[in-house]
Amino acid sequence: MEARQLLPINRYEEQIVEAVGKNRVVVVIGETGSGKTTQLAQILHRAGYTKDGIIGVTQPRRVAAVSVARRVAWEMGGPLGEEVGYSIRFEDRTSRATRIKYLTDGCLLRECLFDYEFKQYSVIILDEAHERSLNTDILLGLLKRVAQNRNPELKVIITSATLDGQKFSDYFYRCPVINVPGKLYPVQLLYSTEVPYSYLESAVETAIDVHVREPEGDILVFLTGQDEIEKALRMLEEKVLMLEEGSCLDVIVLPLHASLAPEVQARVFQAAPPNCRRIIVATNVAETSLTVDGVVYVIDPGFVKQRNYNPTTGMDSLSVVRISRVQATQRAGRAGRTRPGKCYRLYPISAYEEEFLPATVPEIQRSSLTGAVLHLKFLDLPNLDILHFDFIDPPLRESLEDALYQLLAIDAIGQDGKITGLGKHIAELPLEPALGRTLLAAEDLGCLSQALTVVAMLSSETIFMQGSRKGDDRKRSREDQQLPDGNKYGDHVQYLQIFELWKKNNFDIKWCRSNGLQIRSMLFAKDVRRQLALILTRKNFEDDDRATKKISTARSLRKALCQGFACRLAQRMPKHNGYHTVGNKSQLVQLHPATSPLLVDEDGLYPEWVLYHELMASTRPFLRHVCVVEKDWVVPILEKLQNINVRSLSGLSAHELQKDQALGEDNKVVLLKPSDQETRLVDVDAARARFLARKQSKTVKSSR
DNA sequence: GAGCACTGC
Repeated sequence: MEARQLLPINRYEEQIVEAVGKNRVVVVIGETGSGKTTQLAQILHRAGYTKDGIIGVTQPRRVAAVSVARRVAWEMGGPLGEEVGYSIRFEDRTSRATRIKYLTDGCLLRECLFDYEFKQYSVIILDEAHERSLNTDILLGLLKRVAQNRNPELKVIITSATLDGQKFSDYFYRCPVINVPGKLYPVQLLYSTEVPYSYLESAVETAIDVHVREPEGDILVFLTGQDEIEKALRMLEEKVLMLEEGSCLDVIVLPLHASLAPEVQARVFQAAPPNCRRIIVATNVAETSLTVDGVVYVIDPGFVKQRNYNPTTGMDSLSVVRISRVQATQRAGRAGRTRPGKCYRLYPISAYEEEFLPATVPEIQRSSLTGAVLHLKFLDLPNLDILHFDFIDPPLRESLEDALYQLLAIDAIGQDGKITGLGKHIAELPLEPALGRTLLAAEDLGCLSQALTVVAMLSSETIFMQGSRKGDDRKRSREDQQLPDGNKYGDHVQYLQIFELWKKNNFDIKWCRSNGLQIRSMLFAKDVRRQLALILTRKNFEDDDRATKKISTARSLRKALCQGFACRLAQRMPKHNGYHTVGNKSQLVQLHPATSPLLVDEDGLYPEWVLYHELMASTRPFLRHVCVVEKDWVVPILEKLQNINVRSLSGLSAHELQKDQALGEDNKVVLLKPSDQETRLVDVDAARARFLARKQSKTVKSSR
């Protein structure tokens, strides 16, 4: 009770209740520490909004939904799951008594498939809308329609942490905006005078400098990826050893990124021992998802690794790009949570003002929209024209067309643009449409059990621990050796075999550990599989134990995958280059473990001309640098490429590429992975030399 | 000589 009174938002209770009473949509801007996430729902609950419906509060992340629900249940003095509950994938802790429900935005989106007017809700609060997740953006569009036409009783509240409130207000016909001040301490911004030659080195030097000169308080360094973090850790440790003993505080250097094992991550949440300073080197997780306490100094090189989707090729790319001004502000704010702090920006203020984008490009403008479009089609909204749907930031037209095209290719929509029966079935599955289509095809082909396993494994992040990746026999660790390799049928069959083997070992966690498998990912895959099996068959498929080494199963599996990825195959088959004559789509199989597709022929080989077209298609608009996987056939392809500056990328990390003058703003790096064998960056020049040498020796031999 | 930021159904 006491805690509640202290929160800034409670001083605005009357104003909020009044605004919500008079308007269908209200925007609430509340900085960190304002209490909006825990208090808004309670305020409206007290104002009587839970009498004829429930209050739904969306969160972009599962952990947030759970922890906030727990907190609010405690504040309201009841057990979790009754008056206050939460709902996330795999876990629904709500009951008939629930009046306030915290849920992930993805969960609300899924609910609306079956209740597109949000009838059970009297209020929907879209929290953290400034993060602009794909799901939030779609919900914004849907809620705008619903609040306007269908359900005038529904109240919608959008909350945002930045001054982006005006944009949301404008979108909702200039609805009122309520500003709630936060509880952040001032953060002093310090800019570099020039762009550093290497932001990594500069970050390390700055960290040491701060450590030596500044009073106690932890240091948070933002870098772009695991690789960089590890490099920085090594450099930091070296430099720390060189410091004179007793001249300054002790120091602990810690990494923080999402693929770290949970127990390693946990170290970041333990406070530093007395007389000791922590230097935490983190990716973007520390910007939004995880809050590290005790940070007083932030070092911000101004870069982030961002995923981009290219609708003309259907390919994803990851690239290191400048952060936006909003992100820079967010990062700096991390220094002012416990007391006044400092943020060292490793770029000049002129760069910040002139070169940084004001806000991050929203996810909806850099992802595949296949799933989103199918979702909207499923709702069967009257007068819905996808190409003119009222998004707050409309995606590229190409991206929408790409989505429609792909849906057409997997028979999810018909020529008339309407969703088909198959499409409805696909939409009900919590998967990207290609994988959903694969499952339905597998059902027909009699390999559903196997496909369920493969799809579940594909939905999980990589199952291999760092450093123990499969495929490379030369350096496969001893424990690893027992793991199946897919019998040359590629990753999918390998995943299947590994899962089956795990099952034979009674899903033993220790078995995963001793085989170098990520326990988290394996358990997740098992959960996903169970869920999918329930949706598809209302049966638990765990007992189905068909032989998986049979070639026929492998064949039908690949056929099923083919059906699912037909879109991408078809899409990137130009009509008059002879490509179509190579075979119908069942002869080409997509074998990539992640979502980016690559093509493989019947023998699991990757035809040169396919790669050629891949590269041409993907690079035409913007690429000058290409990362390739080492394969002998790469070299002749590279030689054929024109207007592409292929150079050695071996051993260069992202930041080194970035500092290289040749890699300008419009350059992107694409990592191609044929996925059946080794995956790595390659020194193109060396590969070329090796290839030519081998070719020469071969011709010599054959001529003898 | 070896990776892939971060979410979510």
